[in-house]
Amino acid sequence: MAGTRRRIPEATVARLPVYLRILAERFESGVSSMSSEELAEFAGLNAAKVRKDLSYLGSYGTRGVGYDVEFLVYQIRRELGLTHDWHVVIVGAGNLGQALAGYGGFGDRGFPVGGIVDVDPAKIGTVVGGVRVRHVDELAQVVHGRNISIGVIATPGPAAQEAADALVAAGVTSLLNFAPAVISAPHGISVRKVDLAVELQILSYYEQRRATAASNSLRAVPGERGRGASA
Amino acid sequence: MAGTRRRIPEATVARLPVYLRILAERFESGVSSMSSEELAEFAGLNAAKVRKDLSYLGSYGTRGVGYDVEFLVYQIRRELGLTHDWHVVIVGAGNLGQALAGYGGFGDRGFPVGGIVDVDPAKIGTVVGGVRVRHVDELAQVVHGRNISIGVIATPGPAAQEAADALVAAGVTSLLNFAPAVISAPHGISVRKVDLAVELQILSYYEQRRATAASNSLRAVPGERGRGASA
DNA sequence: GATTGTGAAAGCGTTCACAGCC
DNA sequence: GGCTGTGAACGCTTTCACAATC
Repeated sequence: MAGTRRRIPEATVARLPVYLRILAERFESGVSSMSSEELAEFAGLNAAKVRKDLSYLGSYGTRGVGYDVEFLVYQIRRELGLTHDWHVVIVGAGNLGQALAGYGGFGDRGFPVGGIVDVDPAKIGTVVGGVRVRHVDELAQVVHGRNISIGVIATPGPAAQEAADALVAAGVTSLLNFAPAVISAPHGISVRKVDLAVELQILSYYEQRRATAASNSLRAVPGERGRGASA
Repeated sequence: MAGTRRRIPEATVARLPVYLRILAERFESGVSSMSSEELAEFAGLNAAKVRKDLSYLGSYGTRGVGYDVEFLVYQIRRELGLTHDWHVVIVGAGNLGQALAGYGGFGDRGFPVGGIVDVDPAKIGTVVGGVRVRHVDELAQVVHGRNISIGVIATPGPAAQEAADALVAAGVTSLLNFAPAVISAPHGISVRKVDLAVELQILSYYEQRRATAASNSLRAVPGERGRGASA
């Protein structure tokens, strides 16, 4: 009971955290009920999409009324597996790794840093974001000690695949890759990638496009958007 | 001439930076020609997708041979508007802003930090990543002084919309939002969002799913993947 | 009267498969 | 013979529109 949910589309899974943040915030503000229309407004989406997304969780709304905020928060948390904290281990204690560990955003949102490892002897033993850097050879120990299933790759690009392999060997089953490199992992391991430079390059494309469009004619810029917009 | 390209699908635009990084790296390694098959291998994609993506740039391949690496690097750079550096301005000099400024990844990849601003008087004047923090009231000056069109939002969530408004008012036309909040911007402004916690929550979903699937039955876990995989 | 939940339609993006070219 | 470029098929996602329900 409860575990045998029907599969939720990936696009929907990616939006659930957004709904969760909004609903939790509104609940803190004393709001107890919201319609798909309101939620859509806050999320920068349209109401139909919100309703379809929420319908994958079950029929938790009330027609004519809307959704109970507290109940929905609970349901989304449960569906996302956020009923407990998930410790993460960071591989790479360079600029990026230090930045990620130092930035409190992980722990605050239920993903405390359970360990940081590096290969550089000069970094071993230093403390970053309150956590002592250990040698990458101790990765399996760190992973088992804290029961960690999520690894964060914050190495330089060329070392990323090695880091991924080490994480998988240590027993991690999800990878969040910040290194500028494509990594491969065995089937069954979840991999997600965040590349700051790629995001900027995408923005550059639209900037460049705007610029050439403007210099080629005096007509208005055609309707484009990186993602999300309105006002 | 050259500006009137046909529109490139967003999904393709998001992959061009990946091809570019791989091609540039292979070129450095002395490789002068690559097939769609090889490029796909490096990018963790399939050859058909690579060919379709590249076909939006023009017919730059040679049948029976492949693509000229140097030429393709040049074409992708040009299409993405990476023929010159784009200075960015960071709003928010807290943990996240400092981390982003300190992490050299922006400047290295053609997006030097042209300024950082904050509202907190205690932070004004401090130097982060080699750049002096200025007051947010000087935003327009910073933007015009360096001819900046990309703004990076690194404020706490509640201040993100205000930051976006200030950036747009100062003349910025692209926004990269790291704050955990949905922001809205006038039509014609490109907005992209990176939320570290959201990425982790998505991984959490698949972890949780794996866990309940395993405890509910002894059958193998059905084929799921966060994104990318193989090997 | 208001708002959900959902089939059906429309729109995008991916993959196939092969003609066209080197 | 090998590899690109692309129309056509497929599948996933979004949007529409309305019956069901409070």
